[in-house]
Order: sequence, then C-alpha cells, then structure tokens
Amino acid sequence: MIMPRYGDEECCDMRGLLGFLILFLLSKKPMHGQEIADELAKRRGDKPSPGTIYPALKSLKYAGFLREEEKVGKTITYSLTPRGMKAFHIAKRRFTRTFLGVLS
Amino acid sequence: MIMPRYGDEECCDMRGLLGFLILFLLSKKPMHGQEIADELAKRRGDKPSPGTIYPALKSLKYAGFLREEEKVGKTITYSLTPRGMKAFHIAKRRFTRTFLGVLS
DNA sequence: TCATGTATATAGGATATCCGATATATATAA
DNA sequence: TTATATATATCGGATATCCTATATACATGA
Repeated sequence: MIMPRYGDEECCDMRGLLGFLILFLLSKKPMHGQEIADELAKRRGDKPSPGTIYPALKSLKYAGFLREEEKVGKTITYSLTPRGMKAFHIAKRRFTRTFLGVLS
Repeated sequence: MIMPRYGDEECCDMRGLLGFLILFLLSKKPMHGQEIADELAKRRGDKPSPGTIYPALKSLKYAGFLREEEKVGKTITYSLTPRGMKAFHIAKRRFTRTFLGVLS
C-alpha cells in the first residue's frame, strides 16, 4: 500500500506537458530559455527550475524539433524547425480532441 | 547520456492528466470504470488498461474526490463528491490559464 | 580587477504515472 | 453446469518527468 496519488485540494500536477508547452510558446515566436521559464511561471503559477527547462530544451533540440536561432553571450534564442511545427500540430490535434469540452 | 525524451513525431505523451480527465468526465455525469475507459479511448486514441484505470479510481476515491453511487453486479458507478467538484474546478482554472491560446 | 547579475549546463536521483500480467466476481446463454 | 463476456482488483515494476545541487560562462558596473 503506497497510494496517496492525489493531495489535499489538488487533483493532479499535469506533468508530461512541458515539452508540449515549450513547442507551443516557440510556435508563437522565438524565445530563449529564461523567457520560456518566465512565461511558464505566469501560466502555471510556478517557474520551472534551470534543471527542468534546459534538459527539456536539449531533448527537443536533439529530437530535431527546434534549433538555436541566435546566440548572444550566453543567451540562446530557439525557434521551431519545420519538423517541430509538425510535431506541435500533431500534438495539438490530439490535445484538442482529448480535452474537448473541458474549456467551457 | 540517456536522453531521447521525445520520439519520432510525438512531442510528449501527456501524462499526468488521467486524474484530471476522470474528474472532468464525472463532472458531466456519473460513470463506471469501463465507460470512462471507453470515453478516454475515443478522446486520446488509446484505451487505458484495467491496471491503469482502476488504481486511478481508487486513488481518487481515497482522496475523497468521488464515491460509489451505485453497484450492480460488478459494475460500480462513480460520481463526484462536493470535494471532487471543488478539486476539479481548481484544476480546471489552472488548466485554462496554462493552456490559454493553445486551442486556437 | 572584482563583484554581481544573468543565462545556460548537467549529473544524479526522487517521485509520479502508468502498464502488463494475473486474478476474482457477476451475469448470461448454451 | 459449462462457457463466455464483462467489470473490477492489485502487485510489481518499467519508464518518464522533473527537481536539487552545482558548475560554468558572459556582461556590466563599481
């Protein structure tokens, strides 16, 4: 018996969507890591730590979904590749169908 | 180096939302396990296995978010408790803000 | 030059989520 | 009664996700 999967008032922590959210943000406009983290902080309520955001970016880059568009100092601006756009659209379609009706 | 977090065309598997989806479905109407699994199959594309759906229901019940409304044979119909509704609305608000703009 | 602030990098691991395999219980039909 | 279909139950573990801690690099201002 391990159990407690859901806490006091919260029903779930909505993991598994970080990559999707990053692709979504980059589909709007190129951004760098901290910009993305700040935007996620506004949306979710908590800011992903460096140890969260950079490995995610690395994996997405490794998958060919995004590329470094510009690098000024340590600041790396990322943008979606065509492959990344395609992946985003596939995921978005699935997302839309899955959560149809949730947003009243 | 372990890496590959994202596969070929897929950007993420959207875990962490099973509990949220179950609360959402039950907020519409009382359902039993298989009904929920079938509805999720239609939405997500793949049907959660018994080993997925029943432990999830158990945890949600344990958290006080749902209760057995009726039991006919082995078929247990679940419905949200007031506490479950509250948890769902909190989660929904967060969900809405997080994914604002994703559904074009 | 030194201090400070900002941005990125990564190893290692804690935790959560989910699935495969298996078992049990009930109803129905042959 | 036997066979079949349906629904639920649970263990154990594979895997994914994310965070803590730590380190590095660059720019700027004192």
